[in-house]
Amino acid sequence: MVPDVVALRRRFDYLVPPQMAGRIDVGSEVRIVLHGRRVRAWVAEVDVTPPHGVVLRPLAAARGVGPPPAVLELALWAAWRWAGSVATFLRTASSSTVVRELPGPALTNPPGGVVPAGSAPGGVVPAGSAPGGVVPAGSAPGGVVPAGSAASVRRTSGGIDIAAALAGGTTVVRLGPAADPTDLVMAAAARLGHAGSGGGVLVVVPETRQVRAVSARLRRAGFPVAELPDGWALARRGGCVVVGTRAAAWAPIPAVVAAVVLDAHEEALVEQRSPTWSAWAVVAERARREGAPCALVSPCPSLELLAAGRLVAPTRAAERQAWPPVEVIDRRAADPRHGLLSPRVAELTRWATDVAPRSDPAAPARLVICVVNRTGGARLVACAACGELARCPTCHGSLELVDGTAPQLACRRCATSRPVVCARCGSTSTRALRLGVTRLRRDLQALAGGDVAEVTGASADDGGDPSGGAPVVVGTDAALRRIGNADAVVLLDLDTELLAPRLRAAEEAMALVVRAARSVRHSKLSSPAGRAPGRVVLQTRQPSHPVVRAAVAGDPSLVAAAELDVRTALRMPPVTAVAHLGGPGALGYAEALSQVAGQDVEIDGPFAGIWAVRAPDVQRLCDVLASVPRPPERLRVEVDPQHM
DNA sequence: CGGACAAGCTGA
DNA sequence: CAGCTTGTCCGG
Repeated sequence: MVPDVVALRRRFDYLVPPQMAGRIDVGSEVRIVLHGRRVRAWVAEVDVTPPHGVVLRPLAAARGVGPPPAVLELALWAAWRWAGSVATFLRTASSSTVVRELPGPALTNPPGGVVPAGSAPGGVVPAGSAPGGVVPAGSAPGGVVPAGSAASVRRTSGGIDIAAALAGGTTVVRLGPAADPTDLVMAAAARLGHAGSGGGVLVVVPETRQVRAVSARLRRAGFPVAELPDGWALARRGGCVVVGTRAAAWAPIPAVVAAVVLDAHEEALVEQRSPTWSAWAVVAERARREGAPCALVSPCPSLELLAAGRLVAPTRAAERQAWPPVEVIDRRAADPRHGLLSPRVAELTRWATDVAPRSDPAAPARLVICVVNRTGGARLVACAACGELARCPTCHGSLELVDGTAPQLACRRCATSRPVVCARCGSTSTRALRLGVTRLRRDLQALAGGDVAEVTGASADDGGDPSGGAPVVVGTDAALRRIGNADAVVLLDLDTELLAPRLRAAEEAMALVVRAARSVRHSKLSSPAGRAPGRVVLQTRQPSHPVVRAAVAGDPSLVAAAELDVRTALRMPPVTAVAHLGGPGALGYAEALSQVAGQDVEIDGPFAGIWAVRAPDVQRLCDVLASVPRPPERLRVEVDPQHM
């Protein structure tokens, strides 16, 4: 048994009472009495020989159906790979409600749904729907499915050879931001026909709204679909395509016959809480164990992804076509008084505002989205008289200028605020240095002269258009995830992203550019006649930065090449493998590690209470971490840390 | 983790 | 010394 006790990394043997015998198998959920209390546990093994001299207790109860044996094995691997407890992975892999028995085969086919035999239907993308766009879930299955393509090499809309992408093993499929991966998903789904009744196809996406969109398309094409987490029991029975977010990497499919991860570069696929597992890495390992093909799809694969499989990329011309036009505003020559709102930004927003609905009711509404990844007013404020920065007297952090009935200087950390008075010279006039979305909205409104909407992660998300029909939107990254079909997306302050003091800053900035590219109208989609394709506008003082060059060229390999040089020079992942240790137990654990580690494993620290363990590769790193018993104090181990 | 049990502390 | 808190141990 694996008890559902995170801090307890041991397994225990129990007797199966005869009346439970039929319901107990590897993966089953049971209840056991452990040290005087009843806890949930999973069956890790049956027919074991207990250690000598141990008196076995009987199982307290058979609770329900658990993850299939393959997932239990996967959880044991993941516990090694991310230095976590098996129980946390099995919790993720288990149903949130008790499943007493699985649905019968009769329930698996949706009304009118039939698994297409042999080949997948081609081109099922409804014209005009943007990739990642929301398709209403549960729409009628009567939709027209175009006839399958008879071409000898089937390609996705982005020009990928689908057979090569699903030929076996792990592939990293690079597709431009506007390219639609639906054909690839359909081809993977068609492998359902190749499997026995327990076979299932796994599709993992970063966001819930993509789950609804992808599963709706699969249903329209006639495939039986289980959406996680609700469709757990259906997924457990097999014979369907399972679609879900990060946790779906642990979908209870008895046997995976094909797997696809969309937007595999997205950070949402990495669990932030310890153990910090990555969904694409779990899916790839799972497919590898079962001999199933696994396609990791991304417009901008990270170095870690590129190291995970062989690259399948379209021709240069095809990939370029799936990138929007990218315009660079070089801020080096800019008038500093303009701040982030350069003359070009003013021009774009005025252009969007200019189409007054009353002047021509038939004129299409224009939309320009300005993005800066900071909320609030001015996040950094200086005294206009003496230049002193406004800082918190308690924590010395920067104070933010917030507009209310009366303007105040507020500290985000201490949640305190004080009047707008310079601590050095007493002046009450300020200069805003680092503007947030709220303040930019006000400034843009004055500049553009029209309606400007503010959209951040905190804005209400009812699935509708959060711009409220405004021609100009200013917002954070969240605006890009919610609004599409824009004429232009302006990344006002790309330099903050490019220069962020993080190892993956360039890759994260590239991911932001990809989201911007997804939010503009693509020329290939059915845009109204006479309308130019939308563009991405990058404001930067580093026009020759690899991210900027890659965006302009529509060639993300430029970022990968530059990043690989940096990682090699710094001996950072994926050239090496790193784990961070934190918490009160980290010191003792780090010391114990240095006792057993050889020359090839370095332990540095502490830096801000965190130790870094570096090994030549993941295998060696995880073996070393697993070889040292965990200290009794709390210890957080983060293998493959996202931020360093 | 969290229950069991022992040892330690307090006040009448 | 009952009644309570705090600490340590360990699970089949």
